[in-house]
Parts: sequence; structure tokens; C-alpha cells
Amino acid sequence: MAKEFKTSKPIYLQIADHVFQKIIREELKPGDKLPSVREMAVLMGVNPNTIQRTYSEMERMGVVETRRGQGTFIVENSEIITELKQTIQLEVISSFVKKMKDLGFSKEEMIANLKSYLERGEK
Amino acid sequence: MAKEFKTSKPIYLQIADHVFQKIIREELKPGDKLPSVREMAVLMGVNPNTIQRTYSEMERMGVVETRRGQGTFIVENSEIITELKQTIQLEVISSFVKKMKDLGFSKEEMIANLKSYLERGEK
Amino acid sequence: MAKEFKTSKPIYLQIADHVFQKIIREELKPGDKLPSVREMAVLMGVNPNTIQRTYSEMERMGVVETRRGQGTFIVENSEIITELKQTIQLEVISSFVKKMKDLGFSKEEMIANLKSYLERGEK
Amino acid sequence: MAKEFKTSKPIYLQIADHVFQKIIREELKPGDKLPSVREMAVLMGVNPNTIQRTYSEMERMGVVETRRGQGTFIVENSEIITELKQTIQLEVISSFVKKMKDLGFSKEEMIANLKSYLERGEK
DNA sequence: GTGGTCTAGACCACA
DNA sequence: GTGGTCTAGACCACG
Repeated sequence: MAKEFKTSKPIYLQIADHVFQKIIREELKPGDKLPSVREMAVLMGVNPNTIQRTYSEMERMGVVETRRGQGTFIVENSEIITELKQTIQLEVISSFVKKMKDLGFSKEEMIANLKSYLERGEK
Repeated sequence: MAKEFKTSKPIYLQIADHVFQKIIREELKPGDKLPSVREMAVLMGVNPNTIQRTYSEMERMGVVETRRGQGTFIVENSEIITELKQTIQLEVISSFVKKMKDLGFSKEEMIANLKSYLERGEK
Repeated sequence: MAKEFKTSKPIYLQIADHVFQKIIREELKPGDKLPSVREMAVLMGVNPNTIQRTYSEMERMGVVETRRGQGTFIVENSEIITELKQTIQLEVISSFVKKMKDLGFSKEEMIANLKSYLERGEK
Repeated sequence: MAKEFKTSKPIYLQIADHVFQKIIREELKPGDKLPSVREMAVLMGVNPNTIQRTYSEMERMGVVETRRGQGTFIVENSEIITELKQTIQLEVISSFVKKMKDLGFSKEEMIANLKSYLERGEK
């Protein structure tokens, strides 16, 4: 399916993002089973080691849990998802604000420039 | 002085960013001489080779020029500053937008969330 | 094998030229894998860092791409070969013309002298 | 007069070329006196050390001779000039031919490509 | 003194 | 295994 990866970011994290987006779009819901490591490896066209890392990372983040002999599942606790989204968003925004401030932009300019970027058309 | 670097980004690029910010803040102006490779290495607490790489990269970007046996200088072309600011800003904003989009936010939400973050007080 | 380098030009660029020639002669084709950094270092009798630099430079020129953990490959784009040949040829010719002009030769003399050299038999 | 130098070639050699061209154009003839090192340094806007090197190099090539207490002069032997021109030209042409051959061009192509380059307009 | 190149050897993330 | 980064220390041409 998706065989092209950016070179700038580790593939295992790109795949995690991919799964994470499916969760956000509710294509994957709490309790759903993820494909096995081997299946996913074939699906994504990568080495199983890479998927293993993806699953480990997602488990570390508390998004996913592995049940011995059964597979990997989205955690039942649905709050974790929204919490996670909040946390990541906060990081993204505060990092953005910091960088723009370093460039010498005021709060108003940040918003204005963001708007004009979005209006110029997305990518 | 500045001896702490993030682990995620190469040190030689972090130092380049550091110089760029000085340029943007006009602490460094067109024609100014940068510290010699060896001096800068001591200042930043890294190996001279690392600074060498920083300077090479900045020269490749057209921000800096080396004059044989004399040192490394900010290019005389004064447009470079605004160009640099534009380029960096574009990177920052597009990266922000991409990440927010991945989190499932619409354009309107991005702006709204940024506003509310800024109103809550900066960090 | 090839252990002799000119002193005038950086070794890492001489090795790049060496690879370019293999590409032009089609001993290396789009998609082909280059020797690993360490292998090439042994082959050319230089330090791995030097090869690293060669590969970086070639990637910056768009001739080569690296795939994480797999190695360095000639880019798939097959136009690259003709482009490369064009670019190098342009450099060679314009450098030649410049030098001959500095020696005080007119265009007609350049051509005439080149012809007579070629007719005397190549070296 | 000439204060801009290419970064690719040592300044002391660029100045030697400059003098050499004057000789070819007969603005400087055998027996003529060159400006003193200090004068020339001011003229070219460089460090006297650099001119010193230029003169040494030209003396090594047999184009120039220094007479103690009098200065630096173009050698009286006028053959040396034409010989020198011949030698350099031979180097330039044979190097050009070698490089073009490496690129896979036949003799006819070398001439044809040189012609078309020259017709496209000089720089 | 300046930047540019190179070696030797190390550690790292990634696949 | 792969490439990418970094340190330590050296030599060079140039000004």
C-alpha cells in the first residue's frame, strides 16, 4: 500500500503516525486488533524488525497493548487517545511558538502569517 | 558557554541555526567576520571539524563566504537576511501545519488552537 | 586497487569523478547499489570518512540516494546519466576555452590547434 | 585595479596569469621592469607576501628575473615567452582531450562540441 | 593565523 | 549490516 517513506524521519515512526491517523479518523477504534507484525510488514513493504519497533514504540506511548498469544490491540481506555492528542498538540504548538518567537515575530504576526500560509493553499 | 545540544538534530546544524538567529537579530550584519573555526570550536565546546562543517553548510546555503586566509564572513548582500528569515519561517510554518493536519485538525482549528494557546499566556 | 590521487584536487572529489565515469560508461546503472562506505574505503585505500564525504556530495548533486540501513544507490531517474554527462562536459569545455583565451588564442585558433593536436596522434 | 579574485584559484597564481596576459598582449615586453612588490601589492589590493609569491613563481617559470637592488624584470630572452606559451598550451589541450575521451567522446565530437560551444556565445 | 582535507577510531539510529 | 555524526589530532596551501 504505502511504500514510499520520507528519508528525514525513521520509517518505524512514520508507520506509527500512519496507525495513529487511522485511530484519529476512527478507522481503528479502542479494542481493535492490529495486523500481526508479519502481516503489517508485508502490508507496508518493510522489514518485520521495523514493525516490531513501531509496535514497541506505540506500546511505550500507551496507545496499544499486546496480549500474549493474541496480538496487538488498541487500548480499551478511550481517554488515552484524546489525552495523547492533547499532549502532542501542546508540544507541536509550543515548539512552533518558540521558533517563531526566535525569528522575532509577535503573537499577532504568528497568527497572521499562519493564516496567510493556509490561504495560499495547502500542500 | 552554550554547551547543550539536542540529541535529535546534528550539532553542526544546531550551531548553524544559532548563527542564523544572530543574523536575524542583527547581532551579526552583512560583512561581519565570524569567529575562526578554532575560536568558534572553543566557544561552542565542540571539535573544530564540527564547526568546519557548520561553516561549509552555511556557505553552501549562500549565507556566508570564506576569504582565503582571512576567515569566514556574512555575505555582503543584505537581502540575505530577509531571505533567510523567509526561508526559515516557511519551514517552521509548513512543518507545523503538516503536524497539525496529521493530528486531524482542520485549518480553522489550527488557528483557533494557536490563538487560545497564545492567550493562555506564553511559556 | 586505485591508490594514486592527484594532489591538486580533494580525494573525495576524485573518487566522485571515478564513480561518475563508471556511470557514464554504464558500468553502473540507475538503481544499482554502490559499495558500502566501508567497502569502498578499502577498495580505494582511503579512510571511510573520505568516502562518506564523497557519497554525501554525490547525494547533494542528486546523482545518488541513500536508503536507511540499506546502502547508497544510483538514483532511478535515468535522465541523470545524460544530465551528468552534459554538466561535466560543459565544465570541461568552458574551462578549456577560458584557459586558451587567457593564453591569447582566438576561437579559430583554439579549434585549429585542437585539430592539429588530434591529427598528430593522441597520447 | 583588479580587486576581485576567484576563490577557486590561489590569488598569487591569478596575479601571475594577469602579468602573463600583459606579456602576451605585448603591454609588457622583454626587459621591462615590473612594479616593486610593494607597489604591485597596492595596485592589486593584496598582501605584499602574496605578490612575493607571484614573483617567485614567475621566476621559477623562467619568465622573470630579479636583479639585486634593481627590481624584477621580464627576461630578455624572448624565446622563453613563446616556448612557455607552447608548453602551457600543450598541457591545456592534452588535458582537455583526455577528459573528453573519458566522457566517451570521439575526436570528431570533441571538435564539434567545442565549435557549438563557441558559437553559442562566449562568456 | 585562516580555512580545507584527511586519518583513526568511536558511537549512534536504523533496517 | 548500513549510513550519519563526532572527536582527536594532523598536515597543507594560502595570506
